[in-house]
Amino acid sequence: MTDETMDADADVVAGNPPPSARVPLDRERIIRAAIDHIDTAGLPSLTMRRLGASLGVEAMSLYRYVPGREDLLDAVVNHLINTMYDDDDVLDMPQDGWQDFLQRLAHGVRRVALAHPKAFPLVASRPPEAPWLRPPLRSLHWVESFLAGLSREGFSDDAAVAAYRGFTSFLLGHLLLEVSTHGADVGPLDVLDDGSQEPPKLDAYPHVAKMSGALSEDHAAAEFEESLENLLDRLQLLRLEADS
Amino acid sequence: MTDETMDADADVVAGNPPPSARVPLDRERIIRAAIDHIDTAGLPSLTMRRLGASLGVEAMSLYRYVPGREDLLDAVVNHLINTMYDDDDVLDMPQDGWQDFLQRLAHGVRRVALAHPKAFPLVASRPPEAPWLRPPLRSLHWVESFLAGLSREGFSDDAAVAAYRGFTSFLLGHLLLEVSTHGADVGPLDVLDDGSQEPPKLDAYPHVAKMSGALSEDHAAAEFEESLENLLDRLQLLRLEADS
DNA sequence: ACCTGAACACCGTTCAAGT
DNA sequence: ACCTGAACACCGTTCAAGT
Repeated sequence: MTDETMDADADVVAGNPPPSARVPLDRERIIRAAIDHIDTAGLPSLTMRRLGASLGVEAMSLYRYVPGREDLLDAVVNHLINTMYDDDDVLDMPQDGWQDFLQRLAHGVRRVALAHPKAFPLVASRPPEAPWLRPPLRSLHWVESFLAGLSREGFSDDAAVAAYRGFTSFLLGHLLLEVSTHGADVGPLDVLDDGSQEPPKLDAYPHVAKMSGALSEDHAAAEFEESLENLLDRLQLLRLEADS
Repeated sequence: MTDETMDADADVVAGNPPPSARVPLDRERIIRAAIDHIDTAGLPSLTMRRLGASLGVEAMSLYRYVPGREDLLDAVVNHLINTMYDDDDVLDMPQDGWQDFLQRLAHGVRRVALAHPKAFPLVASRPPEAPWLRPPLRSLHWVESFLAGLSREGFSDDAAVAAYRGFTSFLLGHLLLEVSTHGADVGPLDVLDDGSQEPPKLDAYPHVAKMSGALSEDHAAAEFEESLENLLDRLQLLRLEADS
């Protein structure tokens, strides 16, 4: 046992990569780095070359673990949605009724969206694998959970599917808009923000001008809650209807 | 419908500018060509160089009329929304009550979305100029129309603004999902579609499998109508409430 | 086994130069 | 006045070659 190997062991114990033999890349680490990069620098700035650099590696190395940039973005979307596996507030099946079940699911998705405002539009806009895999619930796992849960709770097949449609378009509309105000796409990074955001001239738009105060208030959380309640009320009616 | 090699001859036959003195480019023509390109080839394939080529010109010429690619995409979004100026079914102010007014507006936006399924996601995902310019109603003109119309029909300022929020997130959720099934983003063009779309294995997802029939049915139009009715009912309640 | 250098085809954009 | 050639910096991706 040489001094060299002991040093390496110490690094390993500390969880750091040994300097002599760098810890190899892996898919998971690449995907996480991609999400980090999008969160901080925005999607348009995510480049294979820059992503490689942030991992201390040349861009070409990434292709050993990821087929290409498009597939990487798909993987990012999957990863974000699968984040909800680790969310103890999101259940895999109803425990206190389907309303509670859907409420937990909705808030779980919202938490992901708010945690990654710059990445969430990807979840909304990537072309789905199947036409019925509707964003933002675009994982077979969660769709299965949704349908199984509602079936168990007395929804007919048609009602469960209709509920799935309503639920997804509710989530997509609300969260995309909520997130787009919090931190948008950020195309080319805008510099020299001298404090004044330079709003458009409102002279020709008197109502917009008069209501600009109300328009700027942020009631996103309350609106989400309220619309969700309304949706659940509608689904309740659906549940009671006979199959068509 | 455009055969590039024939363009010059076609122009002559149509009595358009003679080939010797080519008609100069203009912003409008560039934007239209961009929309055409996106409609037929998808957004990712829209390139300054290709767009130039489709107009019989080198890419650099475009910069005389458009500051850059990002601004061009903004202009495309504007153009699409302004399309509704020419839609006689969309009114600039209420004539048969606010419900009819909003219904016409909603259907107008839906018509634009369905006419340009590959471009509509742009309307949804471009960062808005102001946080209260919510997609897909992202033009001051239409927001002013919306608020003025509802004011005239007895909505308080707060109620009109709340209605605006509900209306936009309804439109965004529904139309984005409807459009995404009709013709999605189309990242890298997929070739060799040998007929089988290769659906994911559903063995582990029994409910998805059992309901795959119902999941594949397209009730988009009916759902849009129904959700819109429900939204209008909610807005009706809003209209009757006192200002908070 | 894992990473890289060099190369290819393609981007957006600028600018001096052509007509 | 309008367009282009040439150039720059930067992409994604491949592959033979290095260690």
